[in-house]
Amino acid sequence: MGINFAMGRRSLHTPEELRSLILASSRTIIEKHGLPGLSAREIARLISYSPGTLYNMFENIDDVLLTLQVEMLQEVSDQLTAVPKGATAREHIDALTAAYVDYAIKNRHLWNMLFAHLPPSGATIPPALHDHVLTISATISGALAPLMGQSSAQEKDHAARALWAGVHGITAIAVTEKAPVLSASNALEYAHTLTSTYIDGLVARQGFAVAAQ
Amino acid sequence: MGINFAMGRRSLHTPEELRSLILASSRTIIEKHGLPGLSAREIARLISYSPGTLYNMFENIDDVLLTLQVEMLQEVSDQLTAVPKGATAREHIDALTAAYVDYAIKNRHLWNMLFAHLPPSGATIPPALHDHVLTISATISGALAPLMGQSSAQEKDHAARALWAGVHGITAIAVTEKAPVLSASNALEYAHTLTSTYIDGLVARQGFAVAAQ
DNA sequence: GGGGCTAATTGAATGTCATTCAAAATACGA
DNA sequence: TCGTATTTTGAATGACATTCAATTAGCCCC
Repeated sequence: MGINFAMGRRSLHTPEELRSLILASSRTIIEKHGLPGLSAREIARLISYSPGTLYNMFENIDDVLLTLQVEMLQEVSDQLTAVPKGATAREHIDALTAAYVDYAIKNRHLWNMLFAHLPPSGATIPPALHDHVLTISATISGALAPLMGQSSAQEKDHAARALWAGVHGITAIAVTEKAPVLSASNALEYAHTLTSTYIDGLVARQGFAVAAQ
Repeated sequence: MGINFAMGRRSLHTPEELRSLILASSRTIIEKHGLPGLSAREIARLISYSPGTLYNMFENIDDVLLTLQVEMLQEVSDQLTAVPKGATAREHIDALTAAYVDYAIKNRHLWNMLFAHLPPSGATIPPALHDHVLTISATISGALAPLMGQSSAQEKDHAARALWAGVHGITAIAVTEKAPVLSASNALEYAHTLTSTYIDGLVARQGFAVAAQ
């Protein structure tokens, strides 16, 4: 019987291939010309299909964007979990930070799209998106935990998320070029300042707590 | 002779009034319906002029947005410099953080627009925008300085910017609702965790440095 | 090998958008 | 009252998202 392999007018691509094609060209367009460069017509041009074809695979352009967001967060999540632990907790955090900042800067426009594009205020955010965010957060928390031996899991998570959001802020400002003194070229430096000082603070507290026992 | 007061078809508004009207209605629209809700036609509707009128006062819609960005950063800068010093450096930083987070959350959509809207890659960013960013950065630096007595001005500025960008990251994530666990309702809590731990780190280093002398 | 079935693909149609600019409207000075 | 300088208009252009009836091509069965 054969797999139901492209029954339409052209058999160039399976539906899954087409989906990937659309996502890939959207990425290309956004990374090259920013979010404003993206249009259904432009995507269609790039993959040599008509604009209407898009709407067989995706609800609308927003749907494409949301899918890209999940894809990106998946990638970041994967890259962070793939980071080796390193000798010390500080090194581990440094490596995680570097991976995060690096991804954001290498995918400047796409990354910015993730935060530029607020979902319309009734829209359902894909659970996968939140899942990936939670995984990222858990990874940071795991790296920070050794420095917070006495704290509860909640405190560790809270501390990890505060730090992670902080690092995110540095990348956000670098990527959007809003501060002349904080750019892609020195973002990692700033991130290191933030994380190392923050860790010093955690360690100092830990010390006090130990001393107080 | 009389001031050149509205010579056109209607004498309802001076050019300056018209400019303010356009900016004010743009703010209203963005805050109510987000950036996608903004259109030249919608602004025109709101101020009861024709769309063409916009283009007498502003180059284009991007120009309106850039102007709003400068306006906002001016406001934030003003509010931060107006924050009273407080008894301790920690309290001062807390107050600054609260003001910053508060502004961002109260002007959610507008604030997000500031970072959503990357200028096209040849555009000249208004110097006023960077000026305000520098003022904000200097304010934080001033508040942090007492905790870093021995450091150079450059080190103080660097440390201040890292922390400020960090606080910004927390507001950014809260405002964009990308992390389910970090929302507008607890952003300030996270910000406090970040700043207080960071300050602990600075103080600890300071202590070591003193001890090493 | 051919006819029908089914699903993929199209592209024209609708309505919206930013932006331009020649024409119209109007206040003021003379 | 007229002419002039200026503001304001709104129709025109071209691009956009999205829809959907019509078209096309692969597959199955004969």
